[in-house]
Amino acid sequence: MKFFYDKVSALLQGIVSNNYKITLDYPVWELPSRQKFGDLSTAAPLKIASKLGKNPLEIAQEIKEDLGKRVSENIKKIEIAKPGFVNLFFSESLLISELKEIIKYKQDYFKGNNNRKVLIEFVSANPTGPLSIAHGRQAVVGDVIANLLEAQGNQVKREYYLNDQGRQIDLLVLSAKERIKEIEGKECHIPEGGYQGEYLKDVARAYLKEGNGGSLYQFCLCYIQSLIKADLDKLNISFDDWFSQKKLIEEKKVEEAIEALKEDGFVYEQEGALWFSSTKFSDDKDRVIKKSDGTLTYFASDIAYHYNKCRRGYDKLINLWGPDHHGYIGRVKSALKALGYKRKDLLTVVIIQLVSLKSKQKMSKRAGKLIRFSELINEVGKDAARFYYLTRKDSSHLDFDIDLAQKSSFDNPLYYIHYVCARIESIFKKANSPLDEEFSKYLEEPQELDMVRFLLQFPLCLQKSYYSLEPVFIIEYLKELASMFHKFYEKVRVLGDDPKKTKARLNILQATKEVLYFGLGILGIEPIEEM
RNA sequence: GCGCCCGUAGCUCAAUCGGAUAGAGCAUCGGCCUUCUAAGCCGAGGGUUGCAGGUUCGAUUCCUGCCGGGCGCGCCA
Repeated sequence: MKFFYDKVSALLQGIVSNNYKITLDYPVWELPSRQKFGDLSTAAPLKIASKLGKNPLEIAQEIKEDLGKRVSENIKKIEIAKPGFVNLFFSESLLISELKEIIKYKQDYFKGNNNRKVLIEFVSANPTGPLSIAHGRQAVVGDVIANLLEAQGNQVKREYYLNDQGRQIDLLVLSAKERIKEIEGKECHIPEGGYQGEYLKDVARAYLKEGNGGSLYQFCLCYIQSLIKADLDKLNISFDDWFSQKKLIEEKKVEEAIEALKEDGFVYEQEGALWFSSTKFSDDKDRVIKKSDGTLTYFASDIAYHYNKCRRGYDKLINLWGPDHHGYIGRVKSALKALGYKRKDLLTVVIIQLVSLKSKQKMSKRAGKLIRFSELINEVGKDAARFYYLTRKDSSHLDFDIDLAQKSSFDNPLYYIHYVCARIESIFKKANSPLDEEFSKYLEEPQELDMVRFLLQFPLCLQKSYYSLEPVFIIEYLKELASMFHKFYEKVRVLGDDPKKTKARLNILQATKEVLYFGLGILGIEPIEEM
């Protein structure tokens, strides 16, 4: 679909007054609070004026006259505002004809036509234990970003990078071994830096019962991977692929990548170790890829992993990492450039900030242990967990308020949104009159047109989220939409005495429902038909 | 010491590549149910945007320097 504002924008872009290029500042989806400034606004006169040393109001006047001549049938009025804005107000017929498009095309109205092959890698928590609440946030944000990418028409693969080799795994297996000893009544010493968690006792017990003397390493890995999968399943998140680091190493992909770097002269030896000269790109210092004891670093396999992603033909890579990895971005990007993948926006790393829990009952304080992600889900449920994980920007620390998420009252924004679904469904159940094509002239209340305006801005919200990879904007939009709907509901009675007006208003409800359901669909949250 | 994130109403947060009167929700106070679900709506109070400069028509936003908070700076993964 070509979005409404794209169409209008295209309409206006043909208009260049005396070679002034007009850029459109508004609308954005926050518009209702600024509605007096019009449906579209531009500060172009100010910018042009400062360049040319002219009076901005005179330039605004020129633009107004030029626009007025060319798009009069779709524009109700054009205003000039100090110190040099031009504000356009759309005609009602333009707004309503677009509302009809939403009702006609339904969910397809919001879909984009990008077509990139995108690989999004997220969570990728070490398989040494169940997920933490911070991983939960990465999981939800990653899943929603993937939904957004898909809705914009891209081919998306969700991938989990499984660090199934290395010291952490060794420590895990050693710790499990000690737990087995413990169960067998022998002395038990969890190694320095090992894993103390209760779940390892479960692993040990399960191994003794069903392990049949097989590889403890294999058993631990499978067991814990299934724990992680179960946690993700509670959020309704699944991955297309679990990419094994071990396999990468066994298949000599790391050596291959190092060879490729060597060929181009980006590798050197010093003090018995092998270094990648990442400072030749945009890193602070060079990085070791093979240690002096001959083993490879984690970074080396990460180079190979990203090399592999590119060779699989993806033209866009997105990684979601925790804030402890931010220092890592430069070296991975450097490696990709060194390997010949120079496209500037090839790799985007989204840093997801940490999560803390807030609750009056001190459920998180149990003997200083970290609260497990699965406990959180059990407390608040899938939809509330998904919703609240998305209420802050990726780059902001999130304080998860468990009490609020559990509340079924009006200060819980998810309930506020769900209440819209319930009210709409309830009206449709009682209405039983079909939608009418010829409703345009029966929409005249300000609340009705406000609803239409706001609904038409939803694609802008989607685009904003899409380009910034910030799902929070959809949350904010839906909260605003809910607020507008409840106002509309109070002021304008849908099922009234005038059947023409009723039909017209049912059209608004229908379009609201399409927007709401599409938005919730992206967020992975179920609508509720009855409350 | 260096890098990243953050600092906005009593609390939790918004504020569109720099835009117009810095907005919501909670909490507080006051109104609205014989009518589509009051889990809602309407109204009031509440601000020197951490501090000090700079850039310009215009700064919460950009730059510099401080103050305060979080995280990271390995031949760990």
